[in-house]
Amino acid sequence: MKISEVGKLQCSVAKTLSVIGDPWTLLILRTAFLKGRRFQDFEQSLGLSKAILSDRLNALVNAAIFRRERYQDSPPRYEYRLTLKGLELYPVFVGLAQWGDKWGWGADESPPITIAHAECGAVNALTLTCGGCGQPVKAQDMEVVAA
Amino acid sequence: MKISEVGKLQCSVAKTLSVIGDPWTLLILRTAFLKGRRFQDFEQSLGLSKAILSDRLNALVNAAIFRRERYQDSPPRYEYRLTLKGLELYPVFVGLAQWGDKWGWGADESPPITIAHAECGAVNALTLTCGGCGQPVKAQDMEVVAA
DNA sequence: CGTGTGAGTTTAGATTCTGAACGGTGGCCC
DNA sequence: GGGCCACCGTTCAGAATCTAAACTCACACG
Repeated sequence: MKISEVGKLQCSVAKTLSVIGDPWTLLILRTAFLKGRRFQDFEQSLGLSKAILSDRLNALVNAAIFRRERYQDSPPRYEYRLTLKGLELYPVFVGLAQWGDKWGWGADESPPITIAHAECGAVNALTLTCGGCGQPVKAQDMEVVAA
Repeated sequence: MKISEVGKLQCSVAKTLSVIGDPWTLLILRTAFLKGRRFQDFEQSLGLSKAILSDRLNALVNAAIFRRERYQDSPPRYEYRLTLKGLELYPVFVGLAQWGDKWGWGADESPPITIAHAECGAVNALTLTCGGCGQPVKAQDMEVVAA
């Protein structure tokens, strides 16, 4: 099977990855969550080639994860803004960021960024919890059930 | 910049993706969270080529996300088991799965799998919440702060 | 007119993926 | 013993993709 065909698998994770599974795509979304919006924002913060960036941005617009918003008329220029569908990928990024915070840095380095809850001010405090009982959850606590 | 060099970026998300950002790698981990352990489990559930599978499994062992565990002596055969470091990627998969549950299926289809909290039995109920105030959190509620 | 900005497109060479074939070790069964 | 199968890979050549650099286009500014 080709990587471009994984969307055919009967699996929600595979469906998601068929849309955003490309590494550059994931990094572009990261920049979007850090308020990047313009072609240049993505290009400079990631250092990827313009050809790939252009291709991935178009794909994300087609997938309705970004919408183009005009910010200048001549020449026409657009910003790439996350739609609701895009914003709902946020938990994925929190997951990637937290794992990187913990495992990705050497002893002499540390993450340059922190995320805070606007409402209560808590910093780097997001956890995956069970909506049923309110307890924090780990992989070992969960069971897979056929639907 | 080449995709293989994104680990140099000063960003936790990029650090994570430099280890597990490849789409097949992510899918292999998905299978691992669904209790897949052997070469064949991965090959059959994903349909990827043996060459890629072999390469990615080795990379994941080198990254200490999988450990090899011998289950047979002649010929020697190993299972690939998630380490603690690997298990801690669980929130990423929950994020991918939930987004796919919501956005990845047509009107005539639905996800074949459900996850349940062993302790309380709640089904598909995981949420990202703020450890400070206990409230569920969305992208719009969070602020990025330089460390 | 010359230079600069922002957002791409094109191109050609390097890299990676893919599918199919092959290999190695051993078990099972007649 | 001989034949077949299981499992876990490796090798290879052709196809697809990525990368960096050059180029384009539309306009603004001085």
